[in-house]
Amino acid sequence: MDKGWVLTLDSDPVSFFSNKSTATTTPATTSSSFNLSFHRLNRNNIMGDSVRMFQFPVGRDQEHATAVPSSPSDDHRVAVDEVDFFKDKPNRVVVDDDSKADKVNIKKENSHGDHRVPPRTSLDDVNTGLHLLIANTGSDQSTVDDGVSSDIEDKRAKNELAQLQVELQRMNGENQKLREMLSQVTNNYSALQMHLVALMQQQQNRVAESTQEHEIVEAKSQDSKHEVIVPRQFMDLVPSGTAETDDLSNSSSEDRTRSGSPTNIPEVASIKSNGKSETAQFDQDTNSNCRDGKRVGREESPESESWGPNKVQKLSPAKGIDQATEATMRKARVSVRARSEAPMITDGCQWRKYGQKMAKGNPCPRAYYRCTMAVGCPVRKQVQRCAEDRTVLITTYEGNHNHPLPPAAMAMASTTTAAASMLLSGSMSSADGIMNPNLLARAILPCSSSMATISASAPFPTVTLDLTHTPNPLQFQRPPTQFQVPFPGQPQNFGSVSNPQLPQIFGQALYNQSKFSGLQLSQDMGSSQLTHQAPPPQQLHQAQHPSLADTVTAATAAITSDPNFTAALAAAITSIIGGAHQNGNTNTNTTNNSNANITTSNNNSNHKVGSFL
DNA sequence: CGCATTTGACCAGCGC
DNA sequence: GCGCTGGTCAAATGCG
Repeated sequence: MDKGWVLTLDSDPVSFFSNKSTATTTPATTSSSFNLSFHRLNRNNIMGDSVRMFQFPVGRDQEHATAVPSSPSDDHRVAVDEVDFFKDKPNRVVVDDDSKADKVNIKKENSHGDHRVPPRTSLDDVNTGLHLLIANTGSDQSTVDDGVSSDIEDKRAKNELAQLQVELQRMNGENQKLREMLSQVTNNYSALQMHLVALMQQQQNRVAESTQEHEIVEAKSQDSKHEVIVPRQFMDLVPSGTAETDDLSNSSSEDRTRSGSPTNIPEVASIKSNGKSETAQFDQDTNSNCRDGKRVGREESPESESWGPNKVQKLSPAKGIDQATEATMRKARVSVRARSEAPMITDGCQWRKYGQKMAKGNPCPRAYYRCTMAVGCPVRKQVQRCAEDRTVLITTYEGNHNHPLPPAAMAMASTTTAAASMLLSGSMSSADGIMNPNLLARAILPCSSSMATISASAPFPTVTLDLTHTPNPLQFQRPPTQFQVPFPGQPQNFGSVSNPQLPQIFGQALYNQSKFSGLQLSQDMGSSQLTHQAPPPQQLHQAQHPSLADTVTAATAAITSDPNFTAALAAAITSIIGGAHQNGNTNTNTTNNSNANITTSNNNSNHKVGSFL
């Protein structure tokens, strides 16, 4: 709620004040200003006005949100108790006067209701939300300060509540719109993908004269060079990567097909090159489980056991991932390098330290953590400081959460999951390394230009997001005590973000951007996130005037923050990558300016496959 | 007392 | 086969 208000307040201070001052005589300037002022009015009204007022606004707001012009009659109603409106004025006595003025404003706005809000596109709504969010605080305070009489307070509370409800409804509406858009996009994508596959298949048939329906990928790889020689490991991994959203049917190994079944060590054994180790791993885990079922975050075995039967995964994006998939997914790692004085970054998840080792060549010990948010969650992470630069904290994530995540953790989890999926998929299609990395990097951090390194070096393919690189250092200078997460060239929210924890930064960005889109306010975002990640107003300040590119990027990030979308995204990217693999095409159309250099390495030899700005 | 952390021991993979 | 290293286990310990 606060957000919403914040948003509204922020919208356009200037216009607001102007309205206020010129209340009666000055017509609202722009639609946007109108909008803002309107919201503000509502809010203010809340304070001084009776509930009835709000009833009206509510409906209106929604309509408003939907770009439905209001009828004059409505305007009329609004005019009714607008008195307290700007009660924010210091003098209580004066309230009436102010109220008059405010009333006038309200009337104006309402009366202008017809034109006050031109039909808006969803994007417009989004923008509005963003702005609103940002600017709010200052004005908000001013208004709030005044409440003197309990009566008025009560009314205010009611009004505010009503207002919030209105806002909530509006947000829901927007959210729904966006969801629809998303689903539509997804559908379109699917259609296109299918079409593409069909075309490719036809082409394959023509060229090779052999129809390999399923094997399109292989055919593709054959067409392109052998360079593709991909470690079996990765080949196997690929399915797993896609497994999150896609059917396992694609998997090369039959073993994988068995999804959802309880722990199956034999499945694990099916894993290729690493099969041995994995098998051993699982065996060990299993044994350990048998040994002590006490521990919470045990190994995969327990989880798998719990997963299979319980289908806990239903909540996780990796629904239906079988043990093998899990194992493979677990291999994929996402490493985040960021400057931090803190011993560990806070990513919204609960971690339990289960080990610490001195790594070779690094005086700093490496700490091992496992996710304890759910029993059997396979996600683990390693935290270690960079030997060269102790200020750099390297956090390596491994595995996918098998449980619902709090909003605060969603961003990082989504990031790691998507990265892992893409990495696995990308590894398979090494032929088009350039493209995959791009997709990967951009998908991971659509808004950032941080360094993204894909390392397929054994034993585990790893995506490294190097947030310590600062192409534009000036933009990201921060106190050493703070978590430094330079998102070079990051035009949007990141630029101003100073959250202490890196993961939160991810989340923050997504969160802010999501706000931008107005999606999460009502539904997706839990209160925890709201409180947890809500940045200081000043931090958001820079985001007040996002450019179009920023807007697009922000929207992308916001969408990405949606768990559902994450799954879709993973599938989409995986498919794209797979398709690219087949095509050898590069499919990069994201909006961000990325400085990320992407490197891939196989067999411990790194070679830069592509870079982009 | 329960939980989380610490820390030495154990295991497996890999290179020589 | 041996040693090194990474990763994990689990008893011991500390903390609230």
